[in-house]
Amino acid sequence: MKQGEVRVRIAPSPTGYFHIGTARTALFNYLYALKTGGKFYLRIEDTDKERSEKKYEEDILEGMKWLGFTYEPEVLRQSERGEIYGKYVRKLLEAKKAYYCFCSKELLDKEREEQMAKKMPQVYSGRCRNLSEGEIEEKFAKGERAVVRIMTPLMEITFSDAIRGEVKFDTQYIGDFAIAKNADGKTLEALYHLAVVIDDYETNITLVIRGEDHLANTPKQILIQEALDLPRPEYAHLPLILDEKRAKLSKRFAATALSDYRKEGYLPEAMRNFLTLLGWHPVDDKEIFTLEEIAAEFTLERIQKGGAIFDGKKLRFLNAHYLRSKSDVELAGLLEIEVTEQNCKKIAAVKERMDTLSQFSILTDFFDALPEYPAERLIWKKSDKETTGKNLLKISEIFNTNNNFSQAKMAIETYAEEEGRGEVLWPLRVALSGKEASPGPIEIMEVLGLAESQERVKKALKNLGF
RNA sequence: GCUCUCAUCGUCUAGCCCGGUCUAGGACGUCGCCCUCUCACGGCGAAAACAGGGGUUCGAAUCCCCUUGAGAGCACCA
Repeated sequence: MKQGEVRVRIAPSPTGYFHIGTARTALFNYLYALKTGGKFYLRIEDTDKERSEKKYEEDILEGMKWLGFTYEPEVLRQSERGEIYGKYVRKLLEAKKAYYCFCSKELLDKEREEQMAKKMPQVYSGRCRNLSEGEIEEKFAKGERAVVRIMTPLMEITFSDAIRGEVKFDTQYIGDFAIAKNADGKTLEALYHLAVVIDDYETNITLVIRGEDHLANTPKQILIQEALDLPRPEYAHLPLILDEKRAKLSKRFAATALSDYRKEGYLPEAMRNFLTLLGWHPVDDKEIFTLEEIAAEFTLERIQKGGAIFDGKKLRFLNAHYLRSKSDVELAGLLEIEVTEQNCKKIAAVKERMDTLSQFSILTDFFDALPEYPAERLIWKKSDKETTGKNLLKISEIFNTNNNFSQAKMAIETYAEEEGRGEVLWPLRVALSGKEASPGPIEIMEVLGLAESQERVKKALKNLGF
């Protein structure tokens, strides 16, 4: 490792779809790597075999790609590193810095309840600390399984967090926590804290940027580092993303999955911009920026300490903004529709009216099929049935006598100026769209073509009784 | 319950470290006006916050303490 080289990582566990909070943690890590010229790693934390699933891992990979976060090609999977973890656990066991514990889950639960009742901190009693070699052998021989606990010395652990400053923990409130499970004397399965420490060490991670929910985990991981005589990385704990009730956004809710936003038609640039603003702010009042612009200015110091409520309205605003900045051809690609002249005209007509891609079909449905609508809708608020009919008749006549679009357009515009724009344009627009709200009539005509437009105007006249 | 963390408009936040320039700035949202055939876009404008109480100081959103509130962690999950 080069001296002073920055190495950060994102370490999601594939026990659910790529969470919006994980995406933001990834973003801040990525931003930091970009800013410092450091390396960004992805690590899959799938030590929990029961809950980890391949489809979730794939979702995470896809999400990273969608967001445009590139990472180093070496992706660690904890499920493949059991032997390495075992080596370290054994080292701890041999050094008497960790021990086997055979306490049953029931016993542990009971102890915890008692401690709770007595208003005591919930920590393991240390009962199995002094089990003799013989006793341990015997239990294993009988087929008993154990967990491995680290022997926690009584001390104060102080670490400096890049966002929160100095944080202190007293280890008496931590106790001997488990670092491995299912030990039968020969094999064992490493648990989260151990795996994290080992992996961060072996990949030379220099700065751990993660969610605030890990703040209280940090002293435990430091304890493992010290027992193993490993260097301590720096830490930066990000505030959490909250729901409207100010509780942590949970994976249990579908709307927290990044892929849901992608499916709904949000753009990655909008998502990145939004997630950045959720806890970080530049020096000036600028709020819309590219990844490169943010990275250039990004500093951990400007990260907010308090949790931020996820504001879907602002996300929509940002998305609408980015949607409008796209060209018609780009949008056709995003919408996965053919780049035809027709489609581009449709896109141009509704572009500034949609805030997610998924609205496109709703906004443009009337092009393909004129919806049923009440005849009264054709009458402008300041007008009446007679005038409306007269104007529609005139438009129909214009369609008959002009066989190219620009001629027809000019004739209609001239007529509208003479008769009053609302008197002409409103009924025409409703005749063409059937809707209260839609793009302008000329825009619609352009997509529909003269023949179809004439059809729809005739239909309107019929509905009105002309 | 124990431990830790946090606290400016409804929401995201600027300002706080280095007290006065803060009658507290911006953005989303809301409301109004303009533009306008409708909706949207765009433009202009309005309402809207320093959690409370004590200090320190000539002076506090900014520094200190307490209270209150909120959140997270306390697994043989990650």
